[in-house]
Amino acid sequence: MTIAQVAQRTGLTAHTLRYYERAGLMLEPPPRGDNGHRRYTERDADWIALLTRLRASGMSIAAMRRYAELARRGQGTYAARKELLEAHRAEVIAKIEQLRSDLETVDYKIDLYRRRIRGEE
Amino acid sequence: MTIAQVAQRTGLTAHTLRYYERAGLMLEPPPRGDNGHRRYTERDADWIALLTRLRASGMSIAAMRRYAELARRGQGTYAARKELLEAHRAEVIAKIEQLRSDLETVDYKIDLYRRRIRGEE
DNA sequence: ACTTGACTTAGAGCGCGCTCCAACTCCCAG
DNA sequence: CTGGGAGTTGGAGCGCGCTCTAAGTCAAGT
Repeated sequence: MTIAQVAQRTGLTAHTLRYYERAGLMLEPPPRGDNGHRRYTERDADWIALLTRLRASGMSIAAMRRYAELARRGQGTYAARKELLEAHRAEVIAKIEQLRSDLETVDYKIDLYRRRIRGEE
Repeated sequence: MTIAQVAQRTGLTAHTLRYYERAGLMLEPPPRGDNGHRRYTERDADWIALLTRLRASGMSIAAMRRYAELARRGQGTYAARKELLEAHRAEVIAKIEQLRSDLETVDYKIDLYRRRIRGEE
């Protein structure tokens, strides 16, 4: 797969894919074709897809790099990887709770305006 | 109230409070005491508390400025303010949904590691 | 032979939201 | 009179995550 195809598939830009590689997020730098262009494997694409989910859920580039480093070190790091993801999981859940709580304030305010528009206050 | 007291109460720093003011987020610049120091009113503190909730739920500074501008223009802008908050509300809900969905991937991965650690794969 | 287009690199630039610095004023306690 | 502490200002700086630019290579199409 070319960089453009992976970009298409993952929703990232080619720029971002190169940036992620420089940032140490890949399991290994994708091999190059004769012309020096990156040739992504299916596994690369899957890995990047996972990265986009972690990213979308708020994981920092630095944390993803730590995760990638563990993954590169092989099977011995299952427990560490699990812990990293569990820590992230807790953060995501906390964030969801936070959002829900903030949403209540927004809802309250919306309702207030609704009543004011109807002339009740 | 002094800037330090408001900072204390809202969890923001004095730096950030001045920044918010410069950014046009206040209903009106807080009045000054004889020494030129800001004297926040109770209403200011409440407004800032609302800002922090909007901020925490992901509203941008620019959107908060638009909201503040509407609020400054008075009662005629209730509908516009309501619409702004409703748009934000939709974004927050979408974000919560996104997080929930990403969380599934994280959970799946965690479970995978759990099984690998137990030697099932 | 020439153009087009997809890729390569190193490195610069950007938007956001703070965060801090330097230099200053003011007031109060010792 | 001298610190120390809390505030003031304009403006610089920073960390993050991209995002883009410049200059180049290479392959295919006309």
